[in-house]
Amino acid sequence: MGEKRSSTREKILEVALRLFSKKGFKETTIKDIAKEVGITEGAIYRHFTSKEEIINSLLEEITQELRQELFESIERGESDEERLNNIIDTLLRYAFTKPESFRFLNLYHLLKESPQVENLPGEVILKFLNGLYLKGKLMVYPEVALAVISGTVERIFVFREKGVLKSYTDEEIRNSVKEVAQKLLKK
Amino acid sequence: MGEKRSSTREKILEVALRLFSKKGFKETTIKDIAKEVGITEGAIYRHFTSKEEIINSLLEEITQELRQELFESIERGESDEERLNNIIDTLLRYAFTKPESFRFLNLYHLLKESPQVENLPGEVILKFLNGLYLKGKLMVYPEVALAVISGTVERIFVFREKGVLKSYTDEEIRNSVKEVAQKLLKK
Amino acid sequence: MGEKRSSTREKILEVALRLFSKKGFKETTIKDIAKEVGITEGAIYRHFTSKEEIINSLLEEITQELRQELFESIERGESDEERLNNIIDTLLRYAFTKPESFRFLNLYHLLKESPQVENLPGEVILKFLNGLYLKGKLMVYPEVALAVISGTVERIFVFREKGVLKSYTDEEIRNSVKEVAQKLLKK
Amino acid sequence: MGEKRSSTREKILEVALRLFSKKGFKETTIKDIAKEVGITEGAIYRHFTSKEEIINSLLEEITQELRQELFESIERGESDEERLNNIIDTLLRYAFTKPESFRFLNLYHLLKESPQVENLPGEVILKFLNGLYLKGKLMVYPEVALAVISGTVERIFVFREKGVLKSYTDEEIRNSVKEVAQKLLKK
DNA sequence: GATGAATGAGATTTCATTCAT
DNA sequence: TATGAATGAAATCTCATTCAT
Repeated sequence: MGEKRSSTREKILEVALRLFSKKGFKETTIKDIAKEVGITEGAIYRHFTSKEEIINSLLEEITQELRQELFESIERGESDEERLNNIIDTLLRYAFTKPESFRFLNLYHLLKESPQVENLPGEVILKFLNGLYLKGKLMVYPEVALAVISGTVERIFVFREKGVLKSYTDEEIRNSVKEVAQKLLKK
Repeated sequence: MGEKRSSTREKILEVALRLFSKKGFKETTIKDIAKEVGITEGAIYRHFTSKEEIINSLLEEITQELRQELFESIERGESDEERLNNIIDTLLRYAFTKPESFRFLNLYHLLKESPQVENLPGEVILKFLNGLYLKGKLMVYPEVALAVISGTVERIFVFREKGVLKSYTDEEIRNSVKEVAQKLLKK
Repeated sequence: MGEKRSSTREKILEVALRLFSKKGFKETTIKDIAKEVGITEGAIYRHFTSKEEIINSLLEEITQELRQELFESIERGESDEERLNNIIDTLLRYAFTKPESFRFLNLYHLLKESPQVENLPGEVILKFLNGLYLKGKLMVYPEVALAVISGTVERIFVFREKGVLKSYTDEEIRNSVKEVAQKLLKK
Repeated sequence: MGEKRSSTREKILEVALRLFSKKGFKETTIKDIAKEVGITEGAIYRHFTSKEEIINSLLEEITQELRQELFESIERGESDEERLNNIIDTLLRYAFTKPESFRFLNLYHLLKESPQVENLPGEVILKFLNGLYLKGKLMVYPEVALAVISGTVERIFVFREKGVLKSYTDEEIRNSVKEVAQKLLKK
């Protein structure tokens, strides 16, 4: 999502992501998107069959991207402690560097009944947590641990956007959250 | 919010809360509300000047209610550990018994730029956490602790609604979360 | 229209006149009127069967009042010159002292296809002008003379309300118009 | 305003002018306009952002047109007498050949607090009258003279539409009014 | 007479989507 | 591919009028 998009299709997704995450799905109109892309409404429908399809494309793209980053960050870890830290690190870095994508995910999952996409990022984390649980290394049920991790990250993101955390550096925030996360592990 | 509402105004609020929390603000129309209340659209406007006013009334009512419960639960605690547990308990019980109100709050704060109401429930908790922090009893920054608490509770709520937590009893869930929360305290 | 109105009916007419002349017919709602009178919408319908009836009552009342004043002012005159001056004087005094009534008449006649009332004030003037014309004392056709008189008075009223005439006293204005009117007479 | 309009935008203005001048602003709905143009309501909004914008476009167009004609008719005159006659002639010809435009102006200025347009036609006339007044050639204050001229023309227009003047030809009417107007000049 | 809730019709406006060019 | 006009459905809100109390 970071690279320059070349084709019109990519530009539409780029603009749509920005607008959806800023204003919401209903509040963002096809015309809004078209105008910012520099084309007309009708042209959008050359690239997507409906507004819903734009949303779903974004969901898929972002989901896949975050999933992949999480997967790799877990792979990279050499101990469970490190893997857990890597998860927190990845989530928060993603939220801080790609706030639009992160907000999109939050919006989508809060508003839509059931996501039109499989293999959510959370599942990657849950798989890791299930492993820990079976090894007896997790202080709480894996689903609860996932709630702690993903809920905390989401709320940290929101607080940071609202300026609630402006006294702390991003590094301090990340370390703080990691410290909490480590408490989920049994020693 | 639990008792039967008598007047039309109360019925409108009751129905609106249910629909807003199920479908979202934009997706819920005045006609939807009117139909469920059993009156016509125009009649709604005898009780509220706009859809926005319905939303704000609900926000105020729910905010005030949860705030009050939190406040009392903290007052009731005889030690910091107990107070923290009481907060978790109150939040989760509220979420589980008044899911519509709880979801309304989440929706509202994710979708609206700035809430049209003061004294958010979170502030009550933050005040308590700030106290702990000054006493050197908090493991992380108070705002981070708040993110952990409120984020976790919100995610627990969502998971539970989706059936992710159906293997566990509500009591098990609450105890699990309390256990995590206690880790925020320095011994 | 000047005296204190006692009954509710009179109060309704009084308020309606003020609001209609300030905001127009469509723009003034039954609720607006009721609120200023100090009763509720439903109560209005005890006194009038419809909004239209309020308008027609006012039209009749005002028409009759102005007609009567014009009639008497003509009767009072001892020469045609004086009678003509009396007409101008009456029209302008009426417009200046009862601007709401005067504006109501203008609004009504511009907006409604055909007035729901007979014996317009203009007819009293026209009868006088016809008399002059038959005596060969009128410089132009009587209908044209009526247009000059009533059109000028109306425009003077509008200009005065807009502040265009604020450099002149009401007396100066009246004398000016009389001077013009006298030119309609052949010497 | 006379030529055939080609584009939809022009057709909307044309129809709107006719309906507004016949029924008034509030009484004419977007649906009415759309129906006569032969499109749907929504289509109107591709050409104008609001009903108000249609009204303002018409006001601007008509104001500018009449202003221009007045300006040129004054320029054309070779004496003050001729210039004054030209003004009357222009106003009455405009009113008689473009009754919808003329009625629109009257309606607009009676109903709207302050016009959303500058350089009203009356200002062109007033400037001329001010010149006469400074030269000592005007029998009355220039604003009063303007009231006589514009009020008379407006009322002549209304009377003619109502059939009150049907015994006279348009030429007779124009000459009659010119004769009256000349009396405003000092000899 | 009065209240005030409710109706029902209609007004303005919005917008995803289609379609002729 | 792209344009941009148009559709058609729906949403919010308004308001004269009615009616049970």
